[in-house]
Amino acid sequence: MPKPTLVDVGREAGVSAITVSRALRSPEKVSEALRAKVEIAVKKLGYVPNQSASTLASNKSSSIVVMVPSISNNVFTDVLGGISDSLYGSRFNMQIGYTNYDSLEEERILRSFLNPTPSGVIISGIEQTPETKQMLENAGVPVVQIMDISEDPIDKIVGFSHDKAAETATQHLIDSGYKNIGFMGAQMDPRAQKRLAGFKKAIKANGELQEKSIAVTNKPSNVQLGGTLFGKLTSQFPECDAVLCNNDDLAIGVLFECQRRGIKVPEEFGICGFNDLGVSSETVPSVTSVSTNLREIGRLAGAMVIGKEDAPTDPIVDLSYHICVRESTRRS
Amino acid sequence: MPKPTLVDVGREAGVSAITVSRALRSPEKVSEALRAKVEIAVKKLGYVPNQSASTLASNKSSSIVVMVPSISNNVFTDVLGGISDSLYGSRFNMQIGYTNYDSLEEERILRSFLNPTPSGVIISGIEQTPETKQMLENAGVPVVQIMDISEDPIDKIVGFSHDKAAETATQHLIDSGYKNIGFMGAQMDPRAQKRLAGFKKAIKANGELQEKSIAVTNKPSNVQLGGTLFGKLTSQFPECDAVLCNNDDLAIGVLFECQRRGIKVPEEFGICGFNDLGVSSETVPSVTSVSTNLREIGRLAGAMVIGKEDAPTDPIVDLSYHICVRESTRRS
DNA sequence: ATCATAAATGATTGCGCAATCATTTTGCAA
DNA sequence: TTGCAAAATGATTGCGCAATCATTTATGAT
Repeated sequence: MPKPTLVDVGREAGVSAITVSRALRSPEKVSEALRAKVEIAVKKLGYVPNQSASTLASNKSSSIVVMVPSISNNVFTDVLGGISDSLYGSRFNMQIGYTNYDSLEEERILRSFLNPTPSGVIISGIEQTPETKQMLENAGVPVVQIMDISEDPIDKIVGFSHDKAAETATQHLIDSGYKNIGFMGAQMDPRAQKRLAGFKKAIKANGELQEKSIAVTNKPSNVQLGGTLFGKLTSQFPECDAVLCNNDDLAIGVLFECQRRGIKVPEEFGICGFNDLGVSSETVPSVTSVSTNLREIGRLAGAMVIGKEDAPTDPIVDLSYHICVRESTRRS
Repeated sequence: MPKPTLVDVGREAGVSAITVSRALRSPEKVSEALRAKVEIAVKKLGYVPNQSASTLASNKSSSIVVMVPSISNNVFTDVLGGISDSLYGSRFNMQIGYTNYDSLEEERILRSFLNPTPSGVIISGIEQTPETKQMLENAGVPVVQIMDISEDPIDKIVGFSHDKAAETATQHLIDSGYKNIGFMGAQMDPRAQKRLAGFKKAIKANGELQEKSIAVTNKPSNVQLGGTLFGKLTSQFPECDAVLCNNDDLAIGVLFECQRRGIKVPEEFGICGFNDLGVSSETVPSVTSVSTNLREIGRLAGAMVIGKEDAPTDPIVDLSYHICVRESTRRS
């Protein structure tokens, strides 16, 4: 038996197809009695709307397109979780695109996701290609950039300043009495570059920046890599006594490497992570990190893109950050 | 300017719309010259196919529906990564549904995702409702169950036996000389229940099972909870000298809690995790875990559902597991 | 009762594409 | 050349729904 359509439901309920459509989409526009009849018919036939037909007829899909660089990065799973929370129970569904940290891939995917026009777009970062920005502006739907902050968003933006966050974190290490602070980064995407810039700024404000104090790689971030980069950093910069890590994965990897080498944290070496991914607070010693409200970024972006009543009215939302000071930098 | 359609491309290229459609969908059926003309016209107009129209006309979408319990569980992000790898570059895209560990929610979501019919379905576990199974059988497309194993899949299945894995892991703890072994579990979904069953079986085979050796909760698994459950377990079962954890998160939480309490691992307490999520190998001491090929499960499921040439021919694929013995259980 | 107005419901049409069947062109053996 | 199959291309139609406009029915003031 073929899947029932609106016509079938209409026949069952003794009304026209378009009336059924209305009863389902805007129940306030039909009479109570009709709605009840339609509801019964829908249940009886097991009717499920055909999204494609609806999208084609209205030229508007009920998808919220979400563009993120990667699925395996905990940072983005947190954000996606927030968006998912926000959309739950609404009539919108998420369509996720993975750009693999590649702007052209992003443009390509987005182009296909924009036909037909979705109900909204959430996109990571502010470094889209000019073509991508143009496409998004022309789409005529809410666009929320996330993870970063800008005075001049495509439409709306929720995030925080990565360079300021890193600058503050670096200053915290300086204030904690560390003298030779290094920076360690993996997956050096534009936001990671900004964190590095913030680090450099803080160091320069307090003395001289040494190139050897920086160890970065474009490989994906993970705990093991933290240990590896620690080895690289301490061999090129032996006097190093603290490190700001681009991500908590690395920070935790550094902690474990210190434990393996018998280096005392925080006495001999200070560690500060980034994003406060949940494990940092549990390690022994616990690891200082920059908490960045990832889930909240997702939640707000979701609310803003579908125009929830509790969404912020300002198109620019700076969620800021705060340094969770823990044992790994508590020297005294 | 409105988005170009096949008709527009056809006009530009001097051919009919249907010919353009063919040139794009099955280029081997049209002449070389035509294909080139169409390609130029497509580029010039920036034509992007309208998925909805295509789906409606052919009554078949190019989506692969993937049903997973949760996005925030690392286990599933690994699996999703594998599926994503497998589908990359193909004409298929992923449509992800989050069931929140609820069979009825799963049924509801799936019902809406099956209209129009997708190109295939990947679904976690084997505990679908009868209605869900019926729907999937009727869909007439490849269905791959993942994460578990069964003699009687809906269509195909890729996974491993959770009870055997847990049984083997428990036996490993026994063989390592631990005498009072506990079990610790969070997010007690059906597969977690099977792991618990495997634990019980191994314990009973070597002596008597004590109810107090089990500490479980339905809360989502995380590192902090590992510490909490360790507290619960050791207070109800003080002679406990080793634990099998339902998930690596918990195992790592236990390790940290032992460090906080000054309990020596593995001498005084043995720890075995599950799923080998990547951090276990890096901690000090490193944590023994049951490696479960999560990414490979996803990769194979993707290959099987779209019928890649490198997909296994057998509909039942048992990927098994292996115990990664590390320092946390290496007593001697 | 009458009429004006609003509310409720219906008929028609087209969204962009692919399935189906029809037609034209090409290739090539006799 | 002729003929005929195969390849290439085209015309028509309908997928299921919602936008638009048309019609019917209910409501309520006079």
